[in-house]
Amino acid sequence: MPAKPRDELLDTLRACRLWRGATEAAIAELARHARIERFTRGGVIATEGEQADRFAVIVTGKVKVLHVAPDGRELTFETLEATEPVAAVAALAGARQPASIRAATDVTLAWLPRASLLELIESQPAVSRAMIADLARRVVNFTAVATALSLDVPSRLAGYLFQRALSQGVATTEGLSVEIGMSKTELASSLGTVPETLSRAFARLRDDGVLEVRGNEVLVRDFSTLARLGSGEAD
Amino acid sequence: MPAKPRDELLDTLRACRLWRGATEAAIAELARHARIERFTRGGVIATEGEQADRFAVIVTGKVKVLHVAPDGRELTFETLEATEPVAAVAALAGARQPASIRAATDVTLAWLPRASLLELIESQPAVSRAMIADLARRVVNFTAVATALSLDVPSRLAGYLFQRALSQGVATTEGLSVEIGMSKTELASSLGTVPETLSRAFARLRDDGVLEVRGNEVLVRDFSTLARLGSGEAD
DNA sequence: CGCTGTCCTTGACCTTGGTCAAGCGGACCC
DNA sequence: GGGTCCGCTTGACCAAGGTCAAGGACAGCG
Repeated sequence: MPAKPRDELLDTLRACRLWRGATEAAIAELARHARIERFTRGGVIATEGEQADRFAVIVTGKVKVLHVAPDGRELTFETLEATEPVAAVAALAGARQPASIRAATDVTLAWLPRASLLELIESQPAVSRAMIADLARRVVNFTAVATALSLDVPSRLAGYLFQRALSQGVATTEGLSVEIGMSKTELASSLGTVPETLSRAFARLRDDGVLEVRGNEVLVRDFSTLARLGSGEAD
Repeated sequence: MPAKPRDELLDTLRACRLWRGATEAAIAELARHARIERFTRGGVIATEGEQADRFAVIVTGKVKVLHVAPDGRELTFETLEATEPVAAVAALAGARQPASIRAATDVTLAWLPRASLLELIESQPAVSRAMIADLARRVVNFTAVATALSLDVPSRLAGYLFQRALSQGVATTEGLSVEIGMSKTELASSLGTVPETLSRAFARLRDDGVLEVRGNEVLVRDFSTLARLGSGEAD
């Protein structure tokens, strides 16, 4: 049984890491300016290049931040979940959207005007600190994305699986098991490639004895090789 | 005739955009913790992966921020000049260096401890604002770098020349003239490729009638095609 | 039950771009 | 003058990976 919409909105805003440390009054003030909008799976939330005069917080569902290349291929930068901010960086910078945003599932968003964010920064010093830390982390992350693109696809896959093994890996009687957290088609897009090539990369790692593939679960056979490939050393 | 070292340091710190709006006292406090270090061209200032417990401001010279791929190829993310902060993002995030940093010319740096930066944020609200704006801009920029890597080399070159034409282009009797601001080898690295491929990309654009190459100067013949290619539309 | 759609895999092909090697012009230096 | 770097260009080659087409596995559905 879901909470009343108003409470759900307040809970979501309270949980958003962007203004961790803000007072309850400031959160309530934010909520007063929020406008709820729903999207169905695949819906276009924002398009690369449009002016960012507002941003959103995810109330329910997931969204993807992606770049659509001229030939239609897609590169997914990140997938965001409930309580995470959407398009906030562009709003802060007063810039155009550097990437497109689409609903990865059915989604409920709380739109907030850019001005609310700026006011919050002015009035709440703690918010500035949280925001600086968050932004700095994102810059570091994007650098990592860019450097990963200089590796070949099997290495990028190894890197993903390695990170995933660290955070989600489960030791079983058969070895270290890792669930890839999305469909392989989506994973391909996150890694900046297409399903066919991803499939070959899996086959390559399997044939080299690094792992075993079982549907959406991977058994890691040779963890150190996975780590070595993933951190960019040649094979 | 150069200013006395102490004055030069203060002038540099005052001009750094990261803490625009800070009081003179705060700047002087920063200067007290600064440690000057000199590097000759090519010197290694920081290496990818090392802990970032300090950052620097460039007093004189230029530095390059780059990623060295396992096979030795280099991708230059950005070239920084006097008064610009170096490695500040990693220091803010408390992260490891996401990229390597090298002296592009002979360089004088003023190293500052990470703690000084954090104190500055605490004590000077204006600094927080400047820093948030700066970081947000960088996130947007890095997104652009990542999306550019999904284009082919001629398009990336067209994009660079288009931006450069907007900011530095000079109308002459022969047409719009653009100086490429670095050696072609360096440009190749900035575009994530090698000199041979860059040379072919120039040849391609020349043969298609888009531009004329004269050493380090380029005459733009077909500005709209340059813009179209550079913004990612297929040719 | 088969039909259809979706996701994944595999094989054949071809484009992009990196590598290697050679050559060329300019700058600097005996 | 003649080296000899160094930056740039060009040609020949090759590997990575994207495209296209075909087929398999599996779910949902009439």
